[in-house]
Amino acid sequence: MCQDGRMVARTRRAQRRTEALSRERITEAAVELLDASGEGGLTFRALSQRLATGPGAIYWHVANKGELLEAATDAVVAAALAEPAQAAGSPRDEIRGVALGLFNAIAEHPWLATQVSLQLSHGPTKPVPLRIFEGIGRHVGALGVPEDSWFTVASALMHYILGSAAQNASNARVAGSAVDRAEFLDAMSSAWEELDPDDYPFTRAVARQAREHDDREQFLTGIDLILAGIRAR
Amino acid sequence: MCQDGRMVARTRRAQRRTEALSRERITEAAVELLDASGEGGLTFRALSQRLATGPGAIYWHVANKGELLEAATDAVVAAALAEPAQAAGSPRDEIRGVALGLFNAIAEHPWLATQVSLQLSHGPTKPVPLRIFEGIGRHVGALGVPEDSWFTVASALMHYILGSAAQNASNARVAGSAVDRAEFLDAMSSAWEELDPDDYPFTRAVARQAREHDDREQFLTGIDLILAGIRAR
DNA sequence: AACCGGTATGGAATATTGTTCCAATGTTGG
DNA sequence: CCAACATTGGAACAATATTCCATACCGGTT
Repeated sequence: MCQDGRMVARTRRAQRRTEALSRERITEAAVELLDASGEGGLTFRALSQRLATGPGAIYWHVANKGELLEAATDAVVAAALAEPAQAAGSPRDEIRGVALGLFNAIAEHPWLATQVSLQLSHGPTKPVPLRIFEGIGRHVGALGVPEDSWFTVASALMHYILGSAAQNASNARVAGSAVDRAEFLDAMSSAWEELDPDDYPFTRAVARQAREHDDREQFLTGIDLILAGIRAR
Repeated sequence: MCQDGRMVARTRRAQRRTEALSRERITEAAVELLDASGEGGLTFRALSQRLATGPGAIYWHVANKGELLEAATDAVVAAALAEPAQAAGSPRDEIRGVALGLFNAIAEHPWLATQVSLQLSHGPTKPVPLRIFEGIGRHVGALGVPEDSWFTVASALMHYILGSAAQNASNARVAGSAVDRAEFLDAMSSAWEELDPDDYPFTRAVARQAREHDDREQFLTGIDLILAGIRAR
């Protein structure tokens, strides 16, 4: 029976940190960690270390890891949507602005895409989906859409935007530089071309287009497609 | 020095299972577990127990948990897309068929939405995105779209469908019955109505529409919107 | 029949996480 | 100055994915 269990001796007490901990400082550090080390890089231990404290101190400000991710995602998304605040262009441009803001944010923070998708699937009252929905919705009125279609139209736009965002994450993750990106597209296109012709005729057929497409451009084209559909009502 | 370490005695060897393990049996069990206990219910422990074996045996057939999730997702998606195989309707109906197949699959397996989004963000060569892309793309030719737009159009449709899918997960998760669903929508709508009027004017304005909307209908309307946009070219 | 290499199994051990607990400290107001 | 309270940080805990390895089964070859 060698169980000593806790060997007691609640020891030390390094002098306290000078700058107080706060939810803001914590989420800030979390974002930095995510940017630097990717999705799996955010652990309470690494975070503790970076903030020169222990896990317990963090839990005083944040309920759990989910809330931490939520806060980090919200911070980045909020910043991305705030930026332009452009003095009113056409509603089309405004919507494209929101979409591009998100697109760029994901390009800089590849972990964002996964997170946003997750938040979205966690319910429509979470801050992140709300922000995006509102950011888009604000301009659909000006688009000339009849009021009883607002909800449907804004939802459609948001779903498209977030769906695209999720996909383009994979590009962003891999393709830091332009060269990497070319390689990535090449690998993807080649993979598509080697699919079974019976099972994947279409995908094979467009493999070449895929190799040469530009993410951003295609993304915006999609939005125009939806806007055109709205107009065609 | 009480370290005994491994107390040895590699003991027992219960007689082997009768029906052999296989990747199929494993993913099948994984799907059952996910359906029964939700996303967090799938652990190697639980899986081992259900299959009456140890974790090691599972790892012989599956590289890691990610691959397991991937396989489970792929199995369900494949089944969902195979079902109809309807004797050719209009291309519009075909595309709606693919979309609805996914929609229904998610309704039955709430964990699917998150998984599909994840796969999507893991790259365009993963089986699940491929299946969906192909399922949709096959019909865009018949839609009268010029060939050099195939990739863009199919991508737009897919992104919309998967974006919607992710969102509707939250509904599916909560709203098992019709009553639950009504409650859920009510809670959401109320939450929206209590938002800050300055920050969320639009969302507040459509809260009532949101309370009464029908997921499936709205989903299909969105698709029609995109199809209309395509036609308007 | 006895052996043998590769395939498969399953249970114990390990490493790494999220999370809880609590003694110790600062801080604030009486 | 002292007592309540807010905050800290480090150790302990529980749960997990994953690795390791001794074993068993199975096909063919001598």
